[in-house]
Formats: sequence, structure tokens, C-alpha cells
Amino acid sequence: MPKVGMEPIRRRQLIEATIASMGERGLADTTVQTISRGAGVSPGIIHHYFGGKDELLAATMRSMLEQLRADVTERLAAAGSPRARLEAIIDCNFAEAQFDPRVVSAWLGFWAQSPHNPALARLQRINARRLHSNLRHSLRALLPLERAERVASGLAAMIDGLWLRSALTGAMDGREARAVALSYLDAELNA
Amino acid sequence: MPKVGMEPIRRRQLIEATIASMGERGLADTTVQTISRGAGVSPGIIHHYFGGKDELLAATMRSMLEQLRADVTERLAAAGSPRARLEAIIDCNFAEAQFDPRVVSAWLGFWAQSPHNPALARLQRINARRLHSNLRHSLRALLPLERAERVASGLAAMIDGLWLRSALTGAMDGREARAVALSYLDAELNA
Amino acid sequence: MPKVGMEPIRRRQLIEATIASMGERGLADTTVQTISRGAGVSPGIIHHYFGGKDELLAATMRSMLEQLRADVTERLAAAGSPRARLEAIIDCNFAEAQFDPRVVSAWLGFWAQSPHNPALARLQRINARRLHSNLRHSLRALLPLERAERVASGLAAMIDGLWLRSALTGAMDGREARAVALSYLDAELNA
Amino acid sequence: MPKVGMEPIRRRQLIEATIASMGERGLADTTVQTISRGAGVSPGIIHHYFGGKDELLAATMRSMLEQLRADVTERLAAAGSPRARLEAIIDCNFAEAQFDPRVVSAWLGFWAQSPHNPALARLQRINARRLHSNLRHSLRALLPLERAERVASGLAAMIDGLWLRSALTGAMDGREARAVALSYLDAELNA
DNA sequence: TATGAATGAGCGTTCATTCAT
DNA sequence: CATGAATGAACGCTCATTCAT
Repeated sequence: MPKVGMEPIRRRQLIEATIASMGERGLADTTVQTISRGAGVSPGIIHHYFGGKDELLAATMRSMLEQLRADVTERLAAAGSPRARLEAIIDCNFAEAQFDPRVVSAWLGFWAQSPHNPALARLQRINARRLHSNLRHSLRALLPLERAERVASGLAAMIDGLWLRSALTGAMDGREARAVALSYLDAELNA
Repeated sequence: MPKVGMEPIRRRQLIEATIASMGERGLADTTVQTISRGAGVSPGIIHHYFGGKDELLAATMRSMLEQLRADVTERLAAAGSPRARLEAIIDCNFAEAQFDPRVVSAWLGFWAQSPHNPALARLQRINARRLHSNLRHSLRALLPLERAERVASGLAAMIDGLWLRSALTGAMDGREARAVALSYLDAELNA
Repeated sequence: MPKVGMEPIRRRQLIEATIASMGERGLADTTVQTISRGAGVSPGIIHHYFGGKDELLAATMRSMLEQLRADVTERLAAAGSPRARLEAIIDCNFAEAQFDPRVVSAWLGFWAQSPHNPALARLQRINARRLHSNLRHSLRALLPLERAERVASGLAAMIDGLWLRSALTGAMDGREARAVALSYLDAELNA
Repeated sequence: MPKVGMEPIRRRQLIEATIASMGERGLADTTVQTISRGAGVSPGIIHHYFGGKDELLAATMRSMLEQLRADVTERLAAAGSPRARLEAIIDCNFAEAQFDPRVVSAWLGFWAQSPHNPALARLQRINARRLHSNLRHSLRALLPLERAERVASGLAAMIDGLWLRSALTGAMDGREARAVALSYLDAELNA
């Protein structure tokens, strides 16, 4: 019998190595070699388990999205009020795991590539819609429709923007980002 | 009989072609060939005028930053109050020229690359600081120090985030983005 | 409890799958994977039973030659005259099993490879000699030496050429090929 | 001004090197490296002038076909009778240049690959039709329709078969091949 | 000033083969 | 007896860069 059950282990290893390489070098300089070397395996294994580099990149993005989605779902279930739900969403997006510089840098690479790669664009669109829809749903209980829409767009943009600036400047951690976003939310709710 | 005075013309041509290629294909698929073909010149000319691809990319980013900086400077000079200055900054960032999808997409590429390219990182840092500093300076006249800092960070993040989402989803134009940002500003000023 | 007596079954399976793959894809695109998938077994099994791809290819060619040789031997034994013997040789070479497009296409691949592969070249040479010798032996009873040699060469070339054109154009079946070859034979015998 | 007029020189160089490599190693072991090394240029040049290996292979086959076609056209123009025309066709196919072992070996590679490569198949089909049509046209003046068809098929097959056996066994030169083919022709004409 | 021919390192991918199970 | 995970060399190809003209 062959060595069995390696598939999920190898897939996880390779996805982690992809995030690490994107964080260190950026997407442009992330090659099959840098990934496989980082995972301690041979380059050929990527094609064995993912069929090619593109599919590994898509799987990596899917994995990152899924982790975020699972976090949000769990925290939303425990939230008792619209305000608490909004706070939960913000908290999840700025949780330490999501604010890991390597993860944020990987996001940045996917963002830049997605307008030119249908598979990534699709994932990106799904995520953007989910964030906006989650925000709008909770805001609807607290604000009139039009303002709820606007604040949902603003909060979504601010979340992405805070991530972005953290990737670019490194001059902000999750706690600060959270404070800025909550300050915005409260200002709009109290306006 | 050599043509003289071609340098500024060629440099501008090549920078425009770089933005166009980055908008159409993304940074990853922008090559010396796509740029030179877009400019209607030979690949060798890039090295003649810029020394190499990297320097052309940096020059392109510099050019985009300079256009934005010039815009802001001009508009700030005409603004009579702190509130008007803040509005001018927001207006400039969401002016039509800055919101051109090709330009936004080029920005996205530079953002993704800059953590791994010192020349781009330097330019990016200067721009981020200028935006933050401009915002903070005007906000200081309207808010206490700590809140001014926080709102400056929030507004800067929101501006970048709105650009980002416009590049990724195309579902927002400059006018809407401006409204969202101004709504945030007013909410914080009135809080 | 190991399965015993699998060897001849597996070897036959793999040889059949090799012919099928060469017929469908050509030798150049026939890989250990296409063969093993076609046989419904794992790639490793080829090395278990044949030691490697090259030896499987040689075994496949040997198998095809042997089938032809056995056919010819049987038909020659039943032939009562030199003319009948020549007809038997032609018949065997254009029998339906030999004219199967997959088989002809496999032959074509071996022909192209054999000048650069000693094992295949050896098999090819043995076969070419056997055909020529069988033809010459029967022709010697009907023609003077020099003409017998020449017609043997001509018939051998025509047999291979008719196979070849059937592989390349598919515009000829065994019956037609047989008629062309017999027409040649009779023309030379009656000249 | 750039080094100019290199294109036809380089294309010819690379086509010659392709034939040489196919003759020495066979199509299967002919790589971009073996070709470019044989031509004394860098591997990248193949993509510069031909776009890729496949197009170089097709251009090589085209070049070989064109040489044969030009030969035949010239010789046919000088032939005064149907018999002389047939002889001219046979002569051209067994001319020394066409019987060069490297050229014959290259043909063999193309034959084996053409059923699986539309571009090669098209060229091969055109050539097969031209040969058959040339033969039939001249034979029509000497034989009834049905026999003319049959002998055309037979002669075409024999020409290919003699080439093939010369590639496989090396035991025949153009002069002998010519004699065998003419013997067949005369036998059929006198039958 | 400008060309485009030419290079060669490095890319993603394929594949025959090995081997622990 | 049989698997399929894993390797690593070699493939076709891309691309920034150089340079003779």
C-alpha cells in the first residue's frame, strides 16, 4: 500500500509556503521554485497536487477567504445586537491572523492580479460582496436605507484601506486599525 | 542629422504606454515589449532613455504621484478654510483623471510591488506621508490632536480603500467615492 | 495472499495499451501515464514488469512482429506453389489485423524511432530481412536471380509503402492494397 | 540601423539545422537546444524567427516539400512524352539530394508525427495528392482509367516504400531505387 | 537617435523512474 | 502484487538586456 493520506497535508504545506513566499517576495517574484523550496518538496509536486501554479494560487486565495469567512460566521453567531455584529465583523478583519504582514502582503498580490485573472476575480468579487452585504444588513437596523448603503461602502473601503496601508507602511497594527474603524462607525451612527 | 529634443517626448510616450499596459494587462504581464509596442517604438529605446525597465516603472510612478501632487497643491492654494482644504484633498484624489481605471489599475500594481522594491517603496512612502500630513494639518484646526490623528488615518485609509474597490469591482465612480468620504468627514467633525 | 500468474496477463494488457496509445496519440505523446491509464493500472507497474518504458516499447514491437511472423508461417505452410506462397505473404501483410489503423500508426512510430534506438533497429532489421528473404525465396523459382532480387526489393518496398500511405491518408483498405501489390507481382511475372 | 537582412539567412540556417538534428537523433530527440546548437545560435532565436518549435518544424517540412516540388516542376517541363514524364517524377524522388539519409530520416519523423499534428498532416496530404495526381495524369495517356489509378497508387506507394527502407536499412541508394521503380513501371506498361 | 537581432538565465511544466508502504 | 507519492532533469518558451549598425 502506498504512503497514504498525504494529500491534505501536502496541500496545506504548499498553501502555507505560497503565502510565505508572497509575503517575503511578492506575487511577481513567487515562483514554483520559491514555493516548493519553502515547503521542502520538489517543484513537480505542485503539479501533482494542484495541476499547476495558477490553481495553487487560486487555492491559496480560497483558503485565505475561507479562514476569514469561518471567523466571521462564528463571531456573528455570538453577536446579540446589530452594533455587536458590526463590531464582530471589524474585529475579524483586524484579528491578528488576518493582520499577519505575510497574509496582508499576499492579499495585496491577489488584489493586483485579480483584474487580469478570472479565477481570482471571481473569488475577490464573492468576498467583496459578502463583506458589503454583512455590513449593510446590520446597518439597516440602525440607519435609513440610503445612509446604510453609504456607510457600508465606506466601512468596507476603510477596512480594505487599513489593510492596504498596513501592508504598505507597516505603521499600524490590528488594534489601531480597529480603533479607527470603530471611531468611524460610531461617528456615523451618532450623526 | 540627429533629431534633437526628442527626450522629453519619448519619455512621456513611454510613461503613457506603461500606464496603458499596466491598466490592460497588469504589472505582471507588462513587459518591455508590450510597452514599446504600445508606444510604437523599439524595445531598445527603453534602455536608451530609462536605463532599464525598473527605472521606467519608477519614473511612471513618479509621474503619477507628481500629477496628483500638483493637483493638490493648486487646489489647496485656492481653499480658504480648513474644511475647504480637506474637501480639496478629497476632490483631487477622486478627480476624473485619478479615477481613470487604467490609472487606478496601475496604482494597484505599484502598491503590490512596492514592499519588494525599494525605489517604489520610497515613492509610496512619500506619497502616503504627504496625504496623511495634509489631512492632519487641516484636521488639527478642527479637532483635538488625538482625534485629528485618528481621522487623518481613517480618511487616508478610506481614500485608498475607495480607489482599491473601484479598481477591483469597477462599481463606483469618483462622484460616489467623494460622497462617501465627505460623509465620513462630516460625521467625524460633527461627532 | 499474492495473486499469482498475473505476469502474462499484465504484460499483454500493457502491450495492448501501448499500441492503443501509439495509435491515438503517436509515439511522441505516448507516456508511461497514457499507457498505464489505458491499461487501468498504476504507472509503477510498467517498471515492475518491463523494467522501463523502453523495454515495454521493444516488447510491443516484438509482439507485433511475432504476430505477423506466426501468421506468415502458418499461411506459407498451406501454400502449394511459389505463386501461392507470394500471395500468402501479401495476404498476411494486408490482413485486417495488420491493417488496423492503430497498429499501422504504431508501426509508423517504431519506424521513425528505430534508426535512433538499437533495440528497435535490431527488430526492424530482422523483420525486413525476413520479408525480403521470404519473397526472394519464392521468386527464385519463377524469375532469374537478378530479377528475383529486384522484384523482392520492389514488393517489400511496396508493402511498406502501402502500409505507410494507409497510415497517412487512411484512403486505402487492405483489400485495395492487396490488389495493387498483386497487380505488380503479376506484371513482373508476366513481363 | 540594425544588422539587416538576417532573416532569410537565419531561417535557412535553422531549417538546415533541424534537418540535420532529425537525421542524427530523430524527431523525438530533436529539441530546441539540439537545433540551435547545431546552427550555432542561441535557443531564443528560434522563437524570434519562427514563434516556436512547432512552426520551425512545419517550415522545415514545407521547405523540403518545396524543394521536391520545384525539382519535379522543372523536370516535367523538359519531358516530351508521358513515359518521359513518369521517369522524370521517379528521378526527382530518388535524386541524390532527396536521398540524403538525413533528409529521408527527417521525412520519416514527419510521417510518424503527421497523423497527430494538423499542420504537418496538411502538408503531407498536399504532397501525397500531388505525387498521385502527377503519376495518374501521365499514366492516363498510357493505360485505361482503372489500371492507371492502380498503377499510380502502386508507384506512389513504392516510391515512399523505397525511401522508407533506405531510411531504415540504408541498404539502397538512389540509383538502385530508381531501377526498381522503373522496372515496376515498365512491367505494368507492358503487361 | 533608433533599430531589431541576439543572448541566456529563468520560468512553468512534463515525465520516466524510484520507493515506502 | 500493486500503489501513487515524490523526485529532478529536461523541455519549450519568455523576457530584460546588450550591441552592431
